[in-house]
Amino acid sequence: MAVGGGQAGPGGEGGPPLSRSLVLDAGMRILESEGIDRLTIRGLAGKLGVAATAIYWHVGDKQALLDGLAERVIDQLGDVSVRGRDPVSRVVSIATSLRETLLEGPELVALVHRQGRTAALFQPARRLLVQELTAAGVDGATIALAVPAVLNLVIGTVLLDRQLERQPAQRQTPEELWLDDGLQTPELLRHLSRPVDDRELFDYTLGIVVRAVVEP
Amino acid sequence: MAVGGGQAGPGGEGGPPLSRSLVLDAGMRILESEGIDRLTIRGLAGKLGVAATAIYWHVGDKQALLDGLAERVIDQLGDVSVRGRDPVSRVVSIATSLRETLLEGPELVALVHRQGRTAALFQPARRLLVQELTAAGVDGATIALAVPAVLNLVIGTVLLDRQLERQPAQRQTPEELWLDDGLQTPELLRHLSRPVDDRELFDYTLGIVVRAVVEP
DNA sequence: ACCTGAACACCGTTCAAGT
DNA sequence: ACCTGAACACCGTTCAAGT
Repeated sequence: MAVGGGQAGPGGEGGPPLSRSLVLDAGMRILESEGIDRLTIRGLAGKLGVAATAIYWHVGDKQALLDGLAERVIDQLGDVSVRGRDPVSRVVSIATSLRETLLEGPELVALVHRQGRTAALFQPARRLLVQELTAAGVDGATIALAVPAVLNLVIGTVLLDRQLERQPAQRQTPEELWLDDGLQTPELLRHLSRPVDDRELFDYTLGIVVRAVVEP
Repeated sequence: MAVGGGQAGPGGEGGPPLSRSLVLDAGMRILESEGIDRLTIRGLAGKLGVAATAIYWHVGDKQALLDGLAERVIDQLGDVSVRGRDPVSRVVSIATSLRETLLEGPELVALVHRQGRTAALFQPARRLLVQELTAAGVDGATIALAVPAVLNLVIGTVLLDRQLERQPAQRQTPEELWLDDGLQTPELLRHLSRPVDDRELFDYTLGIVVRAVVEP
């Protein structure tokens, strides 16, 4: 029943021998393409041409697998860029680039969140924010509050964004939501009915917070 | 093998006949006490003294069960109170009371979020916020941005709070996190090392946003 | 050291069958 | 109308056994 090669590695495909790193690679691919619900030990093993128990040898049980994948996401998605000259626009650029990176892989962010590693994911951005606010002359007590405030903003909008994507369909039209209130003017109703642009909302709130911190 | 009563209802316990409402009641109890991972159709049926397939008759499959439970949470956790005289403190009180209600059942909030019903959960608060900001003379375009900004703040801090609870232990002490940066003063390091109080952080950010909206 | 196969204890779900 | 039991196709995990 054995394939001819003898040492040809698992699955008869002749690739390199299985390793923790290769298992995590394959897990990452499943995670991105099929989502976390479809990431199973057995399916992962199948894709690698190996018995399910081989996974246990290289990475441990499912919890350890998810931890390993979260660690990869942290290394891969944590990087942020800084642009601009004045402190306000530099801080804004950090938060914006972090948000955009995270929005590229909402499934990956959800995994990190589930594993309780969000703090680690944010650490590079946190460092940069502290650096910029220090350079801008903001005092320590304010920095200690302002940095998590900005990061909260990012995670909040990213998690909600993900939600809106999955929401299959509006159950009520925006107008219906407000109709029976009575006290709204037509002008207000018009504004409330237009769906809010997520990017615009983020920029709006971020601008308020950063300006309040840097230019008190 | 049958119990003596004949029409004594399922499970031989003699209670009222099974209904959709009773199934959801039991599901709610499991959800709050054991968490969403332990909420299974079979376990639920077992607790009701009934075959697993009976659940399907009354509420449908697992997706329908979770939807039904989310709807209950929305009805039960959506209510908010308004306090204070001036517009700023009234708006702040709405956001604060919503946050505190949600923090009482983080598992329940997580379920609503998973089912994509966060918007419905927030609807009562949204209504009140629009009402208060209108009374405060804020224009429609600003209201349309400010209301979701405040709600984003709430959901962001609630979801992160939940995260911190589950995080088993700090992997690094706060000091270690910053040690190799060099550019921090001891005073800044002291502020960064103290863990941020969630409530203080929320009040801080909320205050900034609400004041910027109401007193521009 | 690395991997397989069988086995166990769970899931959700369907369906024919009972009353 | 309401409920059961058996069955199917999945899970994660353990463990003895192979090379």
